[in-house]
Amino acid sequence: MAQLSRVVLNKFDDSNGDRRAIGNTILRSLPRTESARVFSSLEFVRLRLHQVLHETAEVIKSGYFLNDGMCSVLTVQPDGESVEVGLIGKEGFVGLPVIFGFRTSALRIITQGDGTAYRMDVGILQSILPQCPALERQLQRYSMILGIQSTQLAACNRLHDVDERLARWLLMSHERIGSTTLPLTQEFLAQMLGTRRSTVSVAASILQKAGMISYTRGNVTILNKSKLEAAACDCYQIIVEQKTRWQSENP
Amino acid sequence: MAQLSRVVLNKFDDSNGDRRAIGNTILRSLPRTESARVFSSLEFVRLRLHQVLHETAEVIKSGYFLNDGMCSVLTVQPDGESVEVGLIGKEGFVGLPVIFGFRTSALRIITQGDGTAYRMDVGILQSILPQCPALERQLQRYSMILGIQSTQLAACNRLHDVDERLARWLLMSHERIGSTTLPLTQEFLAQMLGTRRSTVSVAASILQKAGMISYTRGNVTILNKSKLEAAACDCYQIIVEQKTRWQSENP
DNA sequence: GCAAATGTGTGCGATAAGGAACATACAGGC
DNA sequence: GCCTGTATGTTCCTTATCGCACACATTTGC
Repeated sequence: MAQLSRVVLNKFDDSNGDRRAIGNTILRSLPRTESARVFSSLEFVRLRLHQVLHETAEVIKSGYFLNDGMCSVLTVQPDGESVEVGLIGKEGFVGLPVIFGFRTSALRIITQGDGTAYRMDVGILQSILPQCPALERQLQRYSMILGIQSTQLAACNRLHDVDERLARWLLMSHERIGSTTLPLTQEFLAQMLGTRRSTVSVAASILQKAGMISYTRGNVTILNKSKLEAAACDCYQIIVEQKTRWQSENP
Repeated sequence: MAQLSRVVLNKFDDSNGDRRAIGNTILRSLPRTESARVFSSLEFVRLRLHQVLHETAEVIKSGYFLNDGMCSVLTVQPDGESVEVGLIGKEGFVGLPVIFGFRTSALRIITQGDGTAYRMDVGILQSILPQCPALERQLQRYSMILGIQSTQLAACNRLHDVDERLARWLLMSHERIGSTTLPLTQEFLAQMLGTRRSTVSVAASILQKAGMISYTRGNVTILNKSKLEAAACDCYQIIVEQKTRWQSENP
């Protein structure tokens, strides 16, 4: 792995001369036989807060191997209401429909916080996939894992109360962002949880009064992770376990 | 297609001598180059009401190309509560994790009403997939379509009222079953909708009093489809449209 | 510094659904 | 026919959330 990283670093000297490590686990897992071809088609990009990578019903132009930071996968209703149905971090890829030959995205993919990614043009991706079976397999498997995650989130969103779901959401975000301070507004959280802003406000004050989080304008800080885990529904634990179990379940 | 069917029929004379038509659209779409190999590995099976084809966390032994009837895809929580996150009919396949190299099912797949399917042993499926690229592609694409459907259902289950969801559910079932009479108990519907039986009872009486359905012990009959469509949330229409749009969106 | 936009806390009546209980209705076995 | 288990209709109280409103705080642009 160390050697792979070194190869990669050499390939990603950018114009400023600084070197970037590969964070994306799919890219890191590629065998040497494929990495050269793949890496030469990637472009390093910075992602800013709340950037829409893919929009519902729009044609997908690029795929993104996330390196740092995270994205939310949202189902958007005609009336504008939305619900989060997935979280993508550096273990994942944005643009899955493309690898199955679809052109448009059914979902909105939006960044949470700043981050970085390796972007690949869809045309190039489609042309190199047949020659990169390991990459293709990894992407397909990730597609299934993300699908499983979305069904668990679906059940959670249906069955559990807002404060439990809020705690779960903060933990899942924390896990992917790395930081204990998350750039979030209540309005935004309401869109993630599929509820009203005022409901989020109530749920957040419960967590705040219990000393689990502190809340300032547009920022949430996790103060006590273990208490927050106790307040979250079991879904948090289930999703964490599923992720590891499925990633290790090899052919 | 007519010719293909004839080939198929010859292969599926069963011991009783009666001939069966292929209803599964994935099987019907296969080119002649693959159909012989695939069909020779299939076994015709009858499915009975509420048969569990795959259970959460259990190893998948067989895949099922549904021919007739339908299945529900359920997320089951540790406490036994469940929510339906997908519907599979003759357009689909049961056993998707296998085609990506996973061994276990994260979800429960249960039949709704009696039906028939072509069953294939997992070992055989895995061994013939590399030689049947058209089949593999079809299954992969179906996996994505089912994933999209599940996200739409997730949003619906979060955002809409029980009576709207019940109407939607009945319509979606009707569409796949073909019959206007559906074998359903309220307890069962509650598990599908992720709610209580008494809540289903109330919602069902609303629809019944409005003349949309009639309800007897374990059976629901759709009396007025267009009124039921008006009572359902938009999700019904959205899912129907998505299905056709995505199936037609070719590489 | 001020105005405007944005984010947050809070309250309150209305409503959907939870959660539990009980009576009734029907079906199948005997 | 009768008994028993299962399915359903209904009621009542509680709770979570909606839907809306408004005040207040903070940031941003000018």
